Amino acid sequence: MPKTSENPYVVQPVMKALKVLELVARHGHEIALTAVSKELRIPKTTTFRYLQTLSAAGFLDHNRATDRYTLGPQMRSIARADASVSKIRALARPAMTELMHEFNETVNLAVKGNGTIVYIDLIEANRSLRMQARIGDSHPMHSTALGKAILAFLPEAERQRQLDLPLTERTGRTLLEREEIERQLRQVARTGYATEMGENEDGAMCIGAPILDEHGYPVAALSISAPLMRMPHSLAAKAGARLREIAAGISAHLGSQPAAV
Amino acid sequence: MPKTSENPYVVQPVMKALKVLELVARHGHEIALTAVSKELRIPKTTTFRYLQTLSAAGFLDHNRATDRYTLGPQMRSIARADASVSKIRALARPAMTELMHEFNETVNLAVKGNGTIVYIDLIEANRSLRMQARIGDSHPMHSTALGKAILAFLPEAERQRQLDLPLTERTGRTLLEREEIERQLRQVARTGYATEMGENEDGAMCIGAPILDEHGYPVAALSISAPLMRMPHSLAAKAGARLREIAAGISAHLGSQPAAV
DNA sequence: GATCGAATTCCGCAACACGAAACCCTTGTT
DNA sequence: AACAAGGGTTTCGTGTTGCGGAATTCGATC
Repeated sequence: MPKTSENPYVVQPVMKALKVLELVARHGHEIALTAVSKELRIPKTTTFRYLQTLSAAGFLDHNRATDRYTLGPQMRSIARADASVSKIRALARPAMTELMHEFNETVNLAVKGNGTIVYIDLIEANRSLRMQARIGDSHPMHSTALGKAILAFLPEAERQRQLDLPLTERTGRTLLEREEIERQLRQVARTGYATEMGENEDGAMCIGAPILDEHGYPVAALSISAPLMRMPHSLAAKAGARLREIAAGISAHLGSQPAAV
Repeated sequence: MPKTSENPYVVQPVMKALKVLELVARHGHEIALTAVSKELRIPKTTTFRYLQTLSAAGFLDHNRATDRYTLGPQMRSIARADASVSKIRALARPAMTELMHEFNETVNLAVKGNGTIVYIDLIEANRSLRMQARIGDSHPMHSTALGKAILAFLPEAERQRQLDLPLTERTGRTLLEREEIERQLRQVARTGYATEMGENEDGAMCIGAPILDEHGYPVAALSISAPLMRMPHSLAAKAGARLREIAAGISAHLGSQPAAV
């Protein structure tokens, strides 16, 4: 292959396999090895290997009966996850701006990752003190208000699995006792919002409320973070109530029943 | 890498690149090279190459400002296309069954591919004569009623580009003259359905009507195919009218305005 | 301006992806 | 029922090219 003066860092097997993936995906329905091979002018053996690899990774689906390939679950799942995140971000943005103005503190939006939370949006209060998170950052579940809000609304089995993982100590105040954490989570489930005081970052605190999807599953959480000194108990309670209210509004837009908690 | 006794046909670079793709996609927002590298335990250089390749293919998006990666347009586009095809198939199925019973002939559903049409569903009449298409097959646009129905409703520029491609001769009756084809397409645009007589397969004919999306773009077409001998002109006209009606109904479900034709 | 972390680039090596051909199915044909 | 044909799998020897450590550049931050 002459390989045009393209990016020298392109790994050819990967590139060609992606072409195969694209062809199969765009085909609209099952397609056979030979057809892919002919269409892309890639030798049968090589095409075969790519189709196997793509199927093994779940990006394609291999129908053993007809020996043909279709788009796999992995692609659909990723697409769904992405659409869901985009939707949450779009829904949350106006409410976040509102919250930021109301309390003049930074407002964060995070989704549940695998054992962590990932910040997908944040609106900073333009006060002098710099805050901690950046979009794309991951933080542990158990040391953040965002994570605790999510943990409290997770199905029992998944919450247990989550807490079985080693709990990292972020600061001297990070909760590490299983009992203590579970007690707090029950509290969070009752009040509808979570609080964290210097457990993730020294001198900083955070209040978070969960965003639930149509199955009542906590897919994301909304939070307000501030220096400890600027957030007395009374204000924190007020912020918690507002967050719970606003998060519930977003949940409703995702199809969640505002029903029993 | 120990490589468990997995499928021996798995191409490692491809597999590892897919893992990178998945990680970035599921992350929910921009993620940097080093983070991916650490998370997946793949050396920085290699990870870099995969990220470059995935971005070059459009599966990821490289934000040059922050030097971070997100899900790219290719993934979203594929997902959208897939969802659209699934939707069309689901919407069309009941109508297809109905049509099949009404005329006791095979009913076909195809989407527009790149220069071809691809059968995505068909319901066979259980008559003795075997029909020609199978799900997943591609046929030329200009020699099928399905393709002509789509061509007639394509934006002018794209139709011209389409007809500039070499036109394959499927049978002695296949239309090859540009003038003749364009005359027929204008006719199709007026009547709302296309007819093909032995132009794609000797002894077989087909009648097709386009399915339009919310932009009025012909994404698919519905057709009835039969042996030439079984479909006299009068019946064909009746079938054309029914197809037009049913296809319009499906188009309406896709958000197409039933307005001007 | 100095320092640090992160992203690129370089380079030599050998792992491993490649593809021709052989093999083995299943499907349709006479 | 045997045969042919087409498509999928497997084998195997070759040399391409992907790999990753280390050096370098880039761009923040103090």
